[in-house]
Amino acid sequence: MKIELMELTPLTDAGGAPLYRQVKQQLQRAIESGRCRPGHALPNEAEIARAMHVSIGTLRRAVDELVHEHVLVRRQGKGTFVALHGNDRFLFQFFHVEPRPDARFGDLPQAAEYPHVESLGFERDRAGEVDAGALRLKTGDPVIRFDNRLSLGGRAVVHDHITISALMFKGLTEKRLRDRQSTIYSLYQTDYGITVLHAQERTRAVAADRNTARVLGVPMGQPVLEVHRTALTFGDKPVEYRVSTINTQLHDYVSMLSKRL
Amino acid sequence: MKIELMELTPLTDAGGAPLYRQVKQQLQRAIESGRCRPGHALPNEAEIARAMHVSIGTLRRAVDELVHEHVLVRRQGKGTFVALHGNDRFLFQFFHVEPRPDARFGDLPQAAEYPHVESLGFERDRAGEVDAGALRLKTGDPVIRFDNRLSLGGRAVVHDHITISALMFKGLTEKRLRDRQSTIYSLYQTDYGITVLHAQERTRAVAADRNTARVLGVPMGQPVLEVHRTALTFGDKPVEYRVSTINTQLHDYVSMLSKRL
DNA sequence: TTCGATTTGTTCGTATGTATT
DNA sequence: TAATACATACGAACAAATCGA
Repeated sequence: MKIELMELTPLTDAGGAPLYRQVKQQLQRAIESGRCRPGHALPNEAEIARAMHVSIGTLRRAVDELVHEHVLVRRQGKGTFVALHGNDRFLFQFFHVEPRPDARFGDLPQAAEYPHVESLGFERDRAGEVDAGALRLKTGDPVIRFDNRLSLGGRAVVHDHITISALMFKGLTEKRLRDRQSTIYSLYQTDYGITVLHAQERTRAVAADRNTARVLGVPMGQPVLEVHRTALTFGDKPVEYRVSTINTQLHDYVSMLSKRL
Repeated sequence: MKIELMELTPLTDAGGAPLYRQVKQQLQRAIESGRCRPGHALPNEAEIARAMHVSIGTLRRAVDELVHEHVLVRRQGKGTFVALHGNDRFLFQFFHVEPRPDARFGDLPQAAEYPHVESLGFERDRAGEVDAGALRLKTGDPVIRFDNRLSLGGRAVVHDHITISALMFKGLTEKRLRDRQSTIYSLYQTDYGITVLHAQERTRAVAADRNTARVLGVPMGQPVLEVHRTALTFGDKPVEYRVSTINTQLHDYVSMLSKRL
């Protein structure tokens, strides 16, 4: 499937920004607006450059940045595509729980394991103060909440409590959510054209309450990890607010910091 | 201060890698080897390109990647410099504890606060199994261990237990560590030419033991965060193994995930 | 299997703009 | 102002991957 040229030709903007950034914005707008769904191919570089009245080098620089941000993917000999995020790489980009490494094995790579997912609930509700703050809504705006339990090696390890705007995900049903093939973020993208690009997390240690104890099968009061995550799309717009409660008796929550900003 | 040209001219390597990657490797080697210390300026682009017999565009592409990895910094009109990491940006890149946001204030930015640091100990020891695994040493290799307590707003919040290779940090003394002006990573860089580029972390929730209770002033058994961090330099070589114990009653451990790899 | 068309990847070079000193 | 250095923009030529005839 191909994206039409008309959709990105204008390039009226000036504002002092470099040309390649204006081009990048144009491309980004075309993607955000959902006119070109994930997986679709862009026209070839020469064609886009001609249509936008910029040199091919300038276009390539714009595309370079979008590739770096994982918005586009280039494949030599094939073309340039809007990134698809239903793959392993993406799963493990945001799902970061691993079995505790055994000192006897050093830091040998552990076999990556797919979590087993169970749906624990689905309801429509109104945003509270915390939801509103995290999702940039007003208190009382309609939201959808649902709960998942993730298991690794037959053990319940993570309880996710997820809140999203009902307006942003109009028509989402429990069945549709339960029947999804891939990750939740992949569903956001394929069914709603919403691409999760970043996530902010705040982590703390708390004592397991009654509900957590029940869901994860741990004694009440046991220390568990609580991760509050806000997932963001273009323009740092909040998409999802998620509270994950993690049993770290046998697993670790892993992350990789880099000098990026 | 300027870096000599001789130090990076060869460019003998081939191996099928693109030219700009070979150039990048050359530059990286020159920096790793410590021949050019952090803060120093590279020769100007035209000069380097000529010395390496590549076009200026190819050189710029190599430098682009190193800038992206925060190894180099470009300043228009001034030159290109080996990155210095003693600044705020760097501090908060790896120090990620913030006061718990108050729901009443929404997500207003909290005033960034510098932690107050106390030294709690310094000793020379031999690597155990865990140290050896994390630092890629042999058990029994000499190591240095030291402890810090970090306070925010007058409250003890973080206890760091740090282990480094005594061979890599030859001649490091308690006084030198205590008298440092800036962060520990800045000392690694300015005194030993070792630049920390990334860090891997494994986080879990545990109950405060007797020692943690004493150091952080919390009741024994209270859930606290335990972060195991391995700091890495060029070539993912381990530099430091650090276990941070964090009181998350009033603070959060924050991080930002992106779709980078 | 081979070949050719298509598309991105790499390398080169030049000209001009902008920030710094 | 002038010199220096990086930033932006253009475009040409060829290499390498992909795919279908």
